[in-house]
Amino acid sequence: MSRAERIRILLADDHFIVRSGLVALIHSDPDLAVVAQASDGDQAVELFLRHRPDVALLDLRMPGRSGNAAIEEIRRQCPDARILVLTAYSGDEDIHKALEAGALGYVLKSSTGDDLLPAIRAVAAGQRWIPRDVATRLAMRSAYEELSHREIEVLREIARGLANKEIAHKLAITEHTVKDHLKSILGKLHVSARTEAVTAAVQRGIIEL
Amino acid sequence: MSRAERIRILLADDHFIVRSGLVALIHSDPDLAVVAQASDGDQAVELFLRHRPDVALLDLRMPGRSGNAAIEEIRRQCPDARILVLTAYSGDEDIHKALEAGALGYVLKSSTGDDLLPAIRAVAAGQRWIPRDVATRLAMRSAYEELSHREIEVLREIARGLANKEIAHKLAITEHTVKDHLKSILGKLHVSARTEAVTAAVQRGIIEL
DNA sequence: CGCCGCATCCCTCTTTCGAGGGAACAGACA
DNA sequence: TGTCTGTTCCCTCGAAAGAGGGATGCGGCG
Repeated sequence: MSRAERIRILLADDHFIVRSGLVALIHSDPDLAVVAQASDGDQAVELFLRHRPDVALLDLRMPGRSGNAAIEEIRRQCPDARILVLTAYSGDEDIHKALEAGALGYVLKSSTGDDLLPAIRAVAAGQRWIPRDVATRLAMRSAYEELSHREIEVLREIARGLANKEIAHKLAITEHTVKDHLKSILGKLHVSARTEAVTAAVQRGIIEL
Repeated sequence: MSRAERIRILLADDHFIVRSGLVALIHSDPDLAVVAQASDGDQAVELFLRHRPDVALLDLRMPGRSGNAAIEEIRRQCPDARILVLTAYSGDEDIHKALEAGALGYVLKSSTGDDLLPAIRAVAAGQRWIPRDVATRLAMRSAYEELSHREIEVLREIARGLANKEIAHKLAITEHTVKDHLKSILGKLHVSARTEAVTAAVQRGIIEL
């Protein structure tokens, strides 16, 4: 990419209004140009591969294929892809997963142009861009152990209000095992009751309702 | 308001990007003009009273005074105020409260210009504007009894993971009473376990995490 | 005035939770 | 190879939850 050329941007957000705002904001800078817009994850992947933009600006919460799945797919097909995540804050889990999947930067939807435009330029240049407060929160996050797949599965059923016995039946394991998973969950999340485990997990973005 | 004059609009949303999108969208229609922008509830009230716009376009989720509180205050000081709520869907409780507080219309943030501009015109003309699917959901909602103030208070503590005994101590009532409230909560929400009560209440917007 | 909803209190009873142990086996990893 | 983690199973036991009753004041509303 030559310095003289404009930075070509792909937008992906399911809200038309947000896309409009981004277009207005980005076009206020003559060095930047929006070359494509997607309204869901699948479209984002497709348009990325077709246009090969310098930066992809992705929301994580989208219908169809989630933002994170889209990031993984794009990076799989195009390992050099430069992706900047733009989303409303909703727990650290999503952010962490997005960065793990290969996103280079992260900005909050509450950002103004003064925050967003430098982030776009930085990511277009291949640099990382993480706001300081987000970076520190992610560092703190590592204090919590990650839940295993099975534990998350159990937690999801707990959130739905099922008793241990019902969960046991549904997952085809004994009630004892369900209790053991619950013990692990409570320990890892540093909580003492199943209800608290659910709210803590929702707040951290581990499960959704 | 004369028909020949432009419809004067107040925007209130905490996301700069969303405000930009709305401005771009609204200015694409020569009959509409944004006369003021607020980024929180208090500012929305202040700017409404100063500019007396024909329509106020408010988000419900805002820092400081909530969108609903802002609606109430505006309607208290100016009963003719025409307010259109624009928000991401997050349970029916907020929508219901907003309409009760005096909002004339409601549109989802996922709307396109084709949905939003007619809504603005309708509300500016003093007409109600509720999408059909929202209206039917609100009608269904009445099948659920409303929780009393005390019950919501108890439910909030349950969500935080407190045991009945702890809740009793915190609210200065006996554990028996807590259980009685819980019984009412379970009955009204049509659920059978405290954990399920929490998730159901969160989904309906009765409590937040 | 009586009725109803709310909040408060009390009881018993069975089931479920959650903490405390121990143990087996598979796969990953050094 | 040994070790570690995840998953599964097992046990006991006290505390908590939830269903079932009944009862008292207090306020609003017809």
